[in-house]
Amino acid sequence: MTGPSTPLAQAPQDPLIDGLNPPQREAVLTTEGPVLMLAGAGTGKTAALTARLAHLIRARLAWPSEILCVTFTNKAAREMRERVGHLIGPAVEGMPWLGTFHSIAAKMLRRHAELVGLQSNYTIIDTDDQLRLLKQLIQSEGVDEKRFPARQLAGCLDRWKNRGLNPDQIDAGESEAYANGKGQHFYRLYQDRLKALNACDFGDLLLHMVNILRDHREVLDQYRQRFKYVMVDEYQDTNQVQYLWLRLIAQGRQNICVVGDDDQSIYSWRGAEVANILRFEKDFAGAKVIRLEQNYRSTPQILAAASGLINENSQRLGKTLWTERHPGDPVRVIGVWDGPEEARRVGEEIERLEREGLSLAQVAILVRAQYQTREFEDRFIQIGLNYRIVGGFRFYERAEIRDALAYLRVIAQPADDLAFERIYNAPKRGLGAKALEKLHVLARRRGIPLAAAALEIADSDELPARARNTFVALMRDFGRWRDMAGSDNPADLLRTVMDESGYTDALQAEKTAEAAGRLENLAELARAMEEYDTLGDFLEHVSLVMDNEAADENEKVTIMTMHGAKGLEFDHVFLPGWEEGVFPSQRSLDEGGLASLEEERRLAYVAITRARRRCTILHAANRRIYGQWSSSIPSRFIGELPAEHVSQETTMSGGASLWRAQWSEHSDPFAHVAQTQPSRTATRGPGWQRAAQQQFETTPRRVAESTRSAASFAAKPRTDLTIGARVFHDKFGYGTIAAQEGNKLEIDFEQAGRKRVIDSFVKPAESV
DNA sequence: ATAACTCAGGTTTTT
DNA sequence: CCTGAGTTAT
Repeated sequence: MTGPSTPLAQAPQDPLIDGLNPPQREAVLTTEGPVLMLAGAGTGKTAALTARLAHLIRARLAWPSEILCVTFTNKAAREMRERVGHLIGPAVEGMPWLGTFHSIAAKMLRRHAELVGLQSNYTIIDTDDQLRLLKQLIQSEGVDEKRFPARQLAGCLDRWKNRGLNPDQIDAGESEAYANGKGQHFYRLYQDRLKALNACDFGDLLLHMVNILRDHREVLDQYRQRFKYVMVDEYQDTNQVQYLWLRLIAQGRQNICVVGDDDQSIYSWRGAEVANILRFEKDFAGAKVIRLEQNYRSTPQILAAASGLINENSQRLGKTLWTERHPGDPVRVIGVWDGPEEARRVGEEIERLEREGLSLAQVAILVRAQYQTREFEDRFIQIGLNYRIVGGFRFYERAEIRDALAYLRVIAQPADDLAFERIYNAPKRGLGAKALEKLHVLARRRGIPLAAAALEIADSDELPARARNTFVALMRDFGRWRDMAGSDNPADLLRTVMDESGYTDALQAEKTAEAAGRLENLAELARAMEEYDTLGDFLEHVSLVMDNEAADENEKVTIMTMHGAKGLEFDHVFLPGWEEGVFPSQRSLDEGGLASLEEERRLAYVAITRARRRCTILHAANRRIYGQWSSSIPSRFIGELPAEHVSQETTMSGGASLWRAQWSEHSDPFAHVAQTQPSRTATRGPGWQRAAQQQFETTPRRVAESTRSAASFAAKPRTDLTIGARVFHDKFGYGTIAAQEGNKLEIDFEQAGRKRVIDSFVKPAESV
């Protein structure tokens, strides 16, 4: 592949190749045959993948439309499109097959929907719809939803679909996973119901396509013919069904290039199988394995600490990362007394960085679980430090957005009962549960969708005349909107629907800040629709592609989970909560044993390698979890960091007894807790007890500072805050104190409603 | 049909 | 401890 006539010959001045190191270059130029790119953290894997894609197109080895390039997230797909665009210009526009597994599968499925009993305008339902549907099925089968929650069933279905299993492939043992062996039965029912609704869930997108490719040779050949090259990002995250799908397509030409890092596999709990990357060489004989090991991100100290840690894992393909950067600072490990002190300490460190002129956008706090973000949020509000919490609600998960989409879905696809159920009485039209019930009966008897039944019920003597008329009027509206959908653009259609349905009026009538926000969201939805030509285009985009990128990343500290941080990097990274039970997570350990521990360790590896310049790990000796105080010992991962690359800020001496002695004499932070909670460990799982029995290994050096933190426990009511006083809160705005209990206040906020807050978070309104 | 109540459950999350 | 869902009371 490196002869004079190949593109390598033109390399010297080639911006596409010049910036790459030798292994990256090899990955780019090895276009034929299977390639496994093992790319460690920060080794420029995206650069290599992007360059390879650009190279294929530029060297005329394939047209853009002949390359299948799959990512996991929309963000990754977008970034790749953008970067390829920089390299080869607008030709990237013609890359219809660059996208996520789901969006590409959905696109294929539209073309072959009839082969699995769907129409090409099928609806993609989300987990919310799925859950509602399952609840209906569970109820109609007379199964107690309390004992066998729909969530559990949804979990089973998800796992089965991830593994590529169809209903008839569920054996008795698997079937046991739900309602004493009814798992398979419900899987069948659910699939039948989806088909009747002309709908499928996320898992179906891939499963249907695998079934189609497996059962219809001509379809498979068509895709094998089309895709001259296949590329896959984050291959360690692929699940079974994604793997089957890829293998079916790629085994024709064998030109498949996958990129991944087994050490960064942190999603096995949602079906990802590291085994896929481990057996790649077996499935694709003669695969060339290329290791990217030069790290461009972190300092040697950070890299060494992370490498030492991940070395504790047994199941690895093995890589040795190296870097040419300056040594930098060792990883800092800081022991603190409790959670609040941890937040204070991190806040202080960040303020210092800020004073040194560092941008807050380059600082991140990465936590194991979402609940840990709260203590930082509380603290940062108090000291006025700008932060943003990534994760949580998405735009299209909000109620008003889902309502609007439900209207559009009924317009686009009258058989979509789930959407109909959502909006038949939103806004309130005086139709209640009994009206829906009658409608269901009629629909089932006639074998028609709810929307059709709503029309027919007019001719029956079911329901009061008023309800029947309401249904008819609603269906007349829908008829009109459906006509519009053909001619008008989707954005205008939405605005019309929201106005004519009375939805907008209902929100305006509320006159609350919240309602105003909802109206604003709807306006934004309409704006987002402007760029789509058809309603169908938009609906697919919304269910698969729309995410709410937090727009402003300026001068704010980022607080997010370690999972969420994969693929990102920051100059300074803070990793709080490194305690047994928190990280590694007790729950994870209880459920998955050693395999889970290794996954937690990979997560630790991912977390540390996010840092470019400095990484600070914290652990607290005491933490309150679910309202219970509990002492904790440092995470085993701290002990696994190579000592020569770590600086400890708490000294190891004295042990727990000394620490306890310091405390029990004066202000026991548990004193007020102990009254109501006689046994601190009583509700803890076995792991917690185990952890609690072990001795502290660290003792704080600065006892004075710890004292200050504990002092906050013994809260004294403030005298300047009395009931009826007008106050200001950084997060909730202005409000009036409604009740006071110790240092806790109940405040009626003008915008946010009634909240309970700690008095130190508010100040008298006149002082603002 | 809203408000007050009880009760379980409480990692990680994309699509 | 706190939140959300589901249920009951007004």
